[in-house]
Amino acid sequence: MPRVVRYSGHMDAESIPRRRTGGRSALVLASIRKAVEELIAERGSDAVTIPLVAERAGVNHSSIYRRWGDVRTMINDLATYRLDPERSLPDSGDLRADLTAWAQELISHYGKPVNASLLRGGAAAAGESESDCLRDRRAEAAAFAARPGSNFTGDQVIDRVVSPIIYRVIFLPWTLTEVDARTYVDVLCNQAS
Amino acid sequence: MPRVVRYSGHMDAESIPRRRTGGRSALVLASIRKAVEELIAERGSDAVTIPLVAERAGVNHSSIYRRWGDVRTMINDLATYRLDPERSLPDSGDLRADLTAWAQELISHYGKPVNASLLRGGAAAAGESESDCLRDRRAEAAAFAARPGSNFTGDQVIDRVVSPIIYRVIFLPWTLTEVDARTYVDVLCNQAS
DNA sequence: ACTGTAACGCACAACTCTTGGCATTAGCGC
DNA sequence: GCGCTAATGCCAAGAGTTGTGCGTTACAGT
Repeated sequence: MPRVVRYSGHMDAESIPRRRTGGRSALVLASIRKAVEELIAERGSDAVTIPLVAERAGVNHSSIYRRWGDVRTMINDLATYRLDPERSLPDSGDLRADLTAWAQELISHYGKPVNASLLRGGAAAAGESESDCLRDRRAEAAAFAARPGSNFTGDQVIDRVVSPIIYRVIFLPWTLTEVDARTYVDVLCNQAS
Repeated sequence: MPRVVRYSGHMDAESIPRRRTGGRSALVLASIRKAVEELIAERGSDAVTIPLVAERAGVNHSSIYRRWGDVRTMINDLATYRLDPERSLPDSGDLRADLTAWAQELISHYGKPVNASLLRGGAAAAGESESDCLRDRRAEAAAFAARPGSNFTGDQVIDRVVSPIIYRVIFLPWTLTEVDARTYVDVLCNQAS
């Protein structure tokens, strides 16, 4: 049972204890992040242990334990490259082009080993509540389906575009470079109904 | 670096050393499988460790280490052989009907919570080698694509039929009853090319 | 610059997982 | 049955992990 201190590493004005976010602390955080991403890319998330990260980052392992408590929490917190839910979606007026751009964004995002690894971790923890790590993706899919000129539903965006990408990210990540976002979007938009 | 003995628990005629697949060994395998499935369902695949499985299964932990070498391999192996790879695929002569029946088989298989949990565990352990728990599913998809009258590839079967099912099993299991295998197969078979 | 204390490094301790040797049990082919 | 040996159990050593107390460093606010 780790006594987690859990903080995210960025300014948080309303927190009671004044965090130290610059100087050495920032350097430590940066080198830890770098080490984690390298290790995940090199050997997979299974091989990421706190002593290993600490050694590569040139940081004492106890600092890491005190910050996050365990590997899982650390990786989840460090995945700051996760897609910002507040980012703006492509909106050029051309629905098909926008969808394609969005799909390509997903591919390049989950193409990074860190994000893929995080997704696998999310998959392991999924299945019980609506609130999984792909919830925002589904909301975005629904937003596209609601645009004028759409002849598909949000569910269909998931089935035809998102799920093949996610499947490959999880099970066949090395084939991700081969997939063509346009093909998936075409299948979606060219349907009869 | 585990010295893996990796075997699947069913007969393999051309292997040099004659495996023992019945009696006590079968019982041990069965109780290990039961323990793993229970633990994954109860606490998620992260919490599954070999000593834990051994204790619950009433089996010595060294037996597990000798069989699989590590947790990852064990979960992948158990998840892989949950659906018998030797079972016969639908073959009525009507390719579209056969595909639909196959897809429905997948839905009903992964619709069971035990199998869904195992799949999530397999997802967490996947991503590094060609040999994940859905390998056999891909082989089956390729077999369908190779039949006469097919106008699709194995990859397309994965993208259009398998991946939407797997996505829902992992992330949205409660929507699995709504999905219609026929729709997926229609999308696959009605494509222009 | 000065102060309070968050964050860090170090050392050590406890714990869990991993591996291998050796003896015993029991499946499979004859 | 009988023999061969795969497979398991038991135990103990070792490797790697997680966790904690304490002194030191240095950020942040004044």
